[in-house]
Amino acid sequence: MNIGEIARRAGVSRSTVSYALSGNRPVSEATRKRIQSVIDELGYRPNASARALAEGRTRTIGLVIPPASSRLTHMQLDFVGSVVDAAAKADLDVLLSPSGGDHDRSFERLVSESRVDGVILMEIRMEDARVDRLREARMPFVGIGHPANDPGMFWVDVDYAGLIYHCVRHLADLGHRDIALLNRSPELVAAGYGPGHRAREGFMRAVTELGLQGTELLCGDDARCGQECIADLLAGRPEVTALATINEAALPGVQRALQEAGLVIPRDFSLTGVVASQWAEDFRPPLTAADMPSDQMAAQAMALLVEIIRDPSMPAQHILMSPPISLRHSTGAAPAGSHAAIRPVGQPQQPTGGGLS
Amino acid sequence: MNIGEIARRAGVSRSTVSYALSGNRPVSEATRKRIQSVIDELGYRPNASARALAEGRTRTIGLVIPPASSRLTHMQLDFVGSVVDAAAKADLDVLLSPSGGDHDRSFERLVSESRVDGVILMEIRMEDARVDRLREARMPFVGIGHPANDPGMFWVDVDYAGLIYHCVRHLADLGHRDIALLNRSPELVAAGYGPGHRAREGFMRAVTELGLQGTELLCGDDARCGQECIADLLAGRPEVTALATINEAALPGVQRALQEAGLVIPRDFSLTGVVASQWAEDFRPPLTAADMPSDQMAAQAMALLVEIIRDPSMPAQHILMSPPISLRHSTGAAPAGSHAAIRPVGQPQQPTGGGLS
DNA sequence: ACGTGTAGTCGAACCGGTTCGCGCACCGTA
DNA sequence: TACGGTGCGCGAACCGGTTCGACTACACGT
Repeated sequence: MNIGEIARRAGVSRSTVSYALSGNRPVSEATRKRIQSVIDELGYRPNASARALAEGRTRTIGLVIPPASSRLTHMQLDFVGSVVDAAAKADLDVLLSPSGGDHDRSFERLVSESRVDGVILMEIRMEDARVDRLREARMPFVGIGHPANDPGMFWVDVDYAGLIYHCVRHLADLGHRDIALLNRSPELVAAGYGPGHRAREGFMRAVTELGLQGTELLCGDDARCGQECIADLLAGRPEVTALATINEAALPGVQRALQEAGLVIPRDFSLTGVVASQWAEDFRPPLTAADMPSDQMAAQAMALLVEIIRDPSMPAQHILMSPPISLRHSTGAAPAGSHAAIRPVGQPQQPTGGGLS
Repeated sequence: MNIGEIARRAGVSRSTVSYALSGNRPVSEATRKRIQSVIDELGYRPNASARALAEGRTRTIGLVIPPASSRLTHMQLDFVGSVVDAAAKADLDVLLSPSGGDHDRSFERLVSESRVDGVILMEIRMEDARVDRLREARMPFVGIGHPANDPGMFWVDVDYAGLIYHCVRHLADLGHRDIALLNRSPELVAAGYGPGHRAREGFMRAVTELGLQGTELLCGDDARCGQECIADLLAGRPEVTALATINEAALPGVQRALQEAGLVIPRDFSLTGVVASQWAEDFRPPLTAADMPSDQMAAQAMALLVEIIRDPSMPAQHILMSPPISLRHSTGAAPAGSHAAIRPVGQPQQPTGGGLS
């Protein structure tokens, strides 16, 4: 079932079969048909390893994901699906590699054993050793997210700073003066997680420019943490009337905490942020939020990667996406007086993240 | 940077380098060290395609997932992560392939181009053409889930029928007499989705054996559908006091619907089912449920696959997992009288799924 | 009739590894 | 000293494709 067998049965040489299949040289209609019928009969498919070895490319790309231990968020998972789809459209296969933790052998295989033609690197940190490693190995790659300084690196990212800035601005326009940011977990941000830092940056800029009161909450990525965080916030800073979030996994907890405090969205409390549209629409009421465009990000990253693979000398390119904020029903005018008065009084506590200014 | 270059610099033949690396023949300590130092200096790693071609195996396995269009559930995503982890532990790489929809080229590449040594096939349907295709191509594979008839096929599955049976039994023990099953979407079940059919089967058996009143709801996989489904149920069949579910994505909606109806879990309504533990614990109150053991399933499937690859003539093996039901706080004694009386009365509607008996 | 060009095909080399068979040097033993 | 065994290394063949250079046959223009 190899190319030699096909050649033998069709009464031609191996090279002719190869040319008939690839079209890289003209082959007469008669022999092409003869070869094709033999192939159809035997169900022959060329061996991928042999082809990769001869061509010097694998028609496979690597997708480096964070290790499963640090649970993937829905946003990330959406993205993985989108990448696989985009790759399938380009007739490429996807090799999955967790990195970090104890799985670095897998990453090392990816970069140095010519297993893939290029790499999409998720979850770039502000300082990221993997970027250096890929560049050293001259492996074409596109980052999802970008490090603090990026000399000539290709990446696609979402403009968290700008989006959170706009979210806060939107809240301020509605009259909110005391606003919180629900950031990701303290560990993640401390580890240099880009979106966390950039969301904070946009938040601070907005707060400063607009003369607001701002509180940042660092909150674990699950409903329980979200509930605790918001409960603490409402107890410690009852003046807060609105929240911007980049932590969608905490949303169910946010909802519960607000509910238990007797607050109705958006009458008593406004909520917005950067959230995968699926989650935004599943929320009650549906969230006014910037929809994460994971399909487009994946498609853009893939297109970029294909270009770099074709021409490795291409000048670097960055794509900073800024999806529009979809107006749904979770933000409204600030309540006339602080709702602190009408809430059952608990003893005030310091919110988890500490104040900002 | 190939094995010939290493050999040249170390002053030995290519075969000696190969043997030094693989250990397949003895090499003197002195030459081994010399070779190793050259390798370290140049950072040499053998080319994966060439090795695969020569050895006749790729050290890669394929993971066939449902296409991204039909959104992956958290359970499935957990499983993907677990598979990648298990593969990394065995020094195997994972090639991701969506199947179904218009991505069948990707699946075809997987089975017939010798890209992988074996396949893990997710989301097996009761009748599944991919199973036949894999068998025809003599590709070692392990199914997650199993088809209706499985002549000599390897698979790992969760005993949905048994688990749902036990859930219902548990509810019956608490005094519930009128119980609903929250199944997956009508389309999925109609397409022969195994867990849907087997959950139904276990539910019917329990209902019949225990002389209960049973209602099956077919419900889309998101919060909105969950909310509608339960709202309809409460309106049309107010006698129902407990629910077993295999549709975790609908849970947030279930919660909202119960809440809006003024029902408190578990005082007025009991909830249980088969749910990834993360979701079960995120729920308020935490769900009494059978935890999906995705880590163990992945590890088992991987172990099985490795064995089949080593010895393709192995007799078939099935693993039906039956994780224990974790008692948390979402089930309780049936309310004394039906809570229908104390609920605000809406006009009765037919529940989405229709009655069972 | 004779170069010239071109379409179609073949053989051989090559991609970068692994493995088999063989030869050489060295050992202990008869 | 001759001999069989063993440890170590070499060269060549092979895995299954792709591609390059060359060769043949035929059509064309002069």
